[in-house]
Amino acid sequence: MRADAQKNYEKLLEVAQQVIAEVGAEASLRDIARRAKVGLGTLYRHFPTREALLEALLRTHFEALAAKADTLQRASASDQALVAWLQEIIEFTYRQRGILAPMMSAIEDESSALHDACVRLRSSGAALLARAQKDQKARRDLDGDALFDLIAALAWLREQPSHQVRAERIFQLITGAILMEAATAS
Amino acid sequence: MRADAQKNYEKLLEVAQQVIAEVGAEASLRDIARRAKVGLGTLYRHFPTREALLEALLRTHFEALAAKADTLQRASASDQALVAWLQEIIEFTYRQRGILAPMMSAIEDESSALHDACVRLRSSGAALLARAQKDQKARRDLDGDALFDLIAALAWLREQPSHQVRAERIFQLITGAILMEAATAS
DNA sequence: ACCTGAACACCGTTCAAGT
DNA sequence: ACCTGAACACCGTTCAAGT
Repeated sequence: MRADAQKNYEKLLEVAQQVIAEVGAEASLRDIARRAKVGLGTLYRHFPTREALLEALLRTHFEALAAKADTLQRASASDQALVAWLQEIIEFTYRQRGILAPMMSAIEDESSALHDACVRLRSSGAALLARAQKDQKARRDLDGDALFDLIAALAWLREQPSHQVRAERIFQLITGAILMEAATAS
Repeated sequence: MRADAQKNYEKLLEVAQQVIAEVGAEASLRDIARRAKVGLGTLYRHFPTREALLEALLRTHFEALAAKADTLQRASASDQALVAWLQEIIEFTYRQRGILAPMMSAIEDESSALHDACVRLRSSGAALLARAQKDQKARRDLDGDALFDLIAALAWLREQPSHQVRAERIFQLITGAILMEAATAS
């Protein structure tokens, strides 16, 4: 990549990070280009779709979550590992308002730039769930897909202002429904 | 209301019904006015906000849901009444794609045209929940607000194409978490 | 190679001008 | 009273023209 292109790329990511933190993932791409002092076409050259921009922006976060799942898988009791990871991923998506809708479409759309990241998250979750199930700590009638749905629902709720005060309670209700009774006694 | 105004009003509702069924609640207002063969200002005169249009469009549905809750309250076992009503409301919102986001903001925003309808739904749910709790059939650590959150989460999930195949399973998981174990034995 | 911004086809919202 | 549509301030996306 040419030096000027590299600079534009980085400036765009930096500004996009800010703008999306301010107004959410539906932020105006025009506005991002403007604030990065870059032509609109330059933004489209580096990031052909909004999903490509989001993916570049969140790549390190996605990787960190996958790594975290591996660590928990080895370091913690299976039920606690699952719950802790759910908490992590929901906190992450909460910090990236508006990321949930694109993630839910991406998981089905193999051409989406976010597809791979979502699939990786889903399989991290599936692995944690599988271990908890083997330990008799989680219901066996769930799979990684169902877990992903539940995460998405919790994460979407978390985005809703009216839900804030009940976030913790609802999280426990759902995780309680995933885990088996015996797990709470440990 | 003048005869021509009345006619425009009805034509707008009719067209809006169609367009929203096709593309969801975020449909272009411009497009609705165009297809109703009415000036854009006329749409704004009759429906000053998108929420006002949605409210007019869904008023009868909202009332039917409240009435259904009353019927179930009297006619069915408390746990079955609650589950049946949850199913109804989720089916309803599913038919009105995109209605969930405005409903979730409306419940907190007293100035929203959808506010009253949402509050009414929430209290219908709260009444059903209260009876089930009195019968020892539902967890006592939930209230109408929490139930509304859970309904919203389920209804939002239902809008997601990737979730379709698991809709029934996740619905049962959540309702199972609301109801107490004894209830499933009845 | 890469950048730029005008151009196009859309929005939501307001409001002067018409009947 | 009510209706109309132009006007304004925005979008996303593409692409000819520039360096």
